Amino acid sequence: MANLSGDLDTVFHALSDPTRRAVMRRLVRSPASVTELAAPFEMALPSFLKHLAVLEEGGLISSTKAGRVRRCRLRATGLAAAEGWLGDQRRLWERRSDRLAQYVELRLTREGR
Amino acid sequence: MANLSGDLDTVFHALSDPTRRAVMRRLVRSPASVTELAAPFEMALPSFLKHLAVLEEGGLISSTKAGRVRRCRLRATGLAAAEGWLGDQRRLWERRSDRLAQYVELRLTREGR
DNA sequence: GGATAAGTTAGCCATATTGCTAACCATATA
DNA sequence: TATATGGTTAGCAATATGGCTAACTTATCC
Repeated sequence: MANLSGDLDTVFHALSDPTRRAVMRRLVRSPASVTELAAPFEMALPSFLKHLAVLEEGGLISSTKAGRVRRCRLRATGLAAAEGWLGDQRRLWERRSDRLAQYVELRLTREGR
Repeated sequence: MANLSGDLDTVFHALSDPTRRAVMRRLVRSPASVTELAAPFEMALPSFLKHLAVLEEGGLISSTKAGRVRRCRLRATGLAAAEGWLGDQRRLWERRSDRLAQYVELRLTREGR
């Protein structure tokens, strides 16, 4: 059963492979068929298909079949989930840094008296 | 040999596990020792240590040992690398959407004449 | 010095991941 | 209808991952 919600485990796992990231960079420009996507890689097609499955599992791409050709397109939701989590952490971290900076400044000011 | 540069493979891999993301969320607030970090998890300590190693490998945390206690702190570089890549893709994707929207608008306008 | 606390190392096991080949649909095309 | 094209399925092998226990080192505390 495919994980359409694209939870963080599967999203980040999908992004942890260079082949899969390359596919993402390709699809960011336009949708493409499986063989078009596979062309740049030396890999056998069944191996490549597994990568596509992992991307789809992570909600990073979606695909539909018309006739005998399957067309893949990028899904923004997966990217958004990952970027959202990272952004949250960074903002929390920056806020902490600000607090620390304020605290240090306060200490220095008091010591300066 | 540790991967201090935090390339995307190791960064995303490190983030693909809930235990490791929980450690990140904890460290975003303040540095902490290994046992402090391990406390919320049922896992045996050696297992937990492997997770810390993966995070450090990905350049997401760093640690130093003082006496017998190892203190871990968050490293922003790993987060920045991951967020940077994701942001790039999203921007490219949005730009494509804009182009597409412009194109569609253009077509509609011409058809409207 | 002896006990305790904080990590660490080594090694084992089960499962997941990533690659392959071979064989097999299903749909276009000649 | 025969053949090629695009994709899929099944199954194998090597390696990686994520968990464990047992044993060990190195501080720190009494």
